Amino acid sequence: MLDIKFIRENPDVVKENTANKNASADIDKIISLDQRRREILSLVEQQKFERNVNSKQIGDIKKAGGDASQIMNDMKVISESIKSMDTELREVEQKRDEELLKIPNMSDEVVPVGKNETDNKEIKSWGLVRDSSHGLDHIAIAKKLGLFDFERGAKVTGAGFSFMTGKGARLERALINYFLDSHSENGYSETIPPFVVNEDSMRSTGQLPKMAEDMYHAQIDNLYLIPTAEVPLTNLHRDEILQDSDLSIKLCGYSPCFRREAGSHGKDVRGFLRVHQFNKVELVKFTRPQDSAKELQSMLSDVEKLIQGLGLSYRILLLCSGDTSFASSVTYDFEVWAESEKSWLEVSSCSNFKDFQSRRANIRYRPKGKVSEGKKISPEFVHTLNGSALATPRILVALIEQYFDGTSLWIPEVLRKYTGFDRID
RNA sequence: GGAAGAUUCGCAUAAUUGGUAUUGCAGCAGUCUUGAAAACUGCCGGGCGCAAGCCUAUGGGGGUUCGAGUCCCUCAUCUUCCGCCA
Repeated sequence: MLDIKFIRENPDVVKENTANKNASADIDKIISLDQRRREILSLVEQQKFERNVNSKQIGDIKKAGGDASQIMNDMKVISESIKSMDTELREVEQKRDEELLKIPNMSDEVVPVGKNETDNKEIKSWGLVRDSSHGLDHIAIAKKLGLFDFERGAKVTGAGFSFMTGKGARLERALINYFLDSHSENGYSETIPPFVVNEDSMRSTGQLPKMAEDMYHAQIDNLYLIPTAEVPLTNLHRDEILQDSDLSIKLCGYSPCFRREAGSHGKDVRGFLRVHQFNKVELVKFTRPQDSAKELQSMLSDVEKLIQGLGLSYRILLLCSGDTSFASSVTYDFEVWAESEKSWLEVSSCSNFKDFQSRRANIRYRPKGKVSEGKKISPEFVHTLNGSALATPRILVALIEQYFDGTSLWIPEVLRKYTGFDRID
């Protein structure tokens, strides 16, 4: 959510940014609703002041044993008026916020303006982009080696769910351990969040109302299965005021992720390219505003080290305005090269949301600073960042295709202490 | 699932028959000091305002009332007990 004050003062900038992000929102409507809101607010506050003064007077009169019925009658009228104005105020606020939630975050100045993924800017690539020597894709290899069982996954649950079996399951667990251990070394605090969350949490990170169709929903308890650990991790500090000394907070968390992928049937559905349940380790940071740019860079290098450790070829993209998500100000994607698929697969997305999520989730901190002449320091919104580090399915696809030599799947060195074996055959 | 009790600032606490949220600790800024501690001064729930000041706030939502921490309804969470299940 953007600051209403900022919108009021820079309507044209907001309009242009909204268009560049392929979104639409009625900025003028918001401004006029906000103006109306402030008019009502000042009127109703005057009346409340009057009510408070008179109520106090009534108390004093009664305490002195006098008759206050005249004032009390007058007050009834004012109270009614306050009640109806409060109702109107709430209606106007609701309409304003409804529209306000449609405005995307302001793009960072480094973000190139563009329509879609073809306008993204490659800022780095590493490793060889080559074709596979064996010609088998990850599905064929996995079948041959018995790593996964897609058919029985479909029987037990449905399409898009699979069993990981034997050494395949072990490999999956090794990846997760490798990710988590690396993050702990880099100063992230390990967290295992709840895998289901309530409606408020989904709302504050922005999954609701827009993405309702894409989530699994347990109706009896009105709880949602998380599509990413970003949701519980960011909500961890919802409605809190943090201390300056607490920041930056760096969290890493493992969770399974559940996505209905409504409307995406027929697109990348083969094997592990697009599934309804997968494992991911997520990074989340809460920072002071002045630190967030630097923290995004360090997050990128934390993710990069993981991929390099696995020996996969990758590239880093700076997303253009049209491809950057609604809530993000600036996003970098990591893509790894899959030899048999002959394509780049997105394995991580690191974003700086600045104060967009924190305003919505009401996460603030108390800045350290000079207190001059008894003026208190107002809390400010923190900046939030998150990044996948990493999601396992597409890492597995690239890894299986690259490390298979025709008979054996060789395990990257960094994983061997977790798997306990050096190859699968 | 049922019963009883509880929820007030980061922590701890006070608030007559309903009369407008107290105090302590911690914290922050400053004075003093070579530096620190102590002591002292100011701030210390949130919002608006250049300011004076105003509004708001006692777990969430609603109600009664001129006025609600206090009375009523409802939901959430915690504690204890009972029941059920593993």
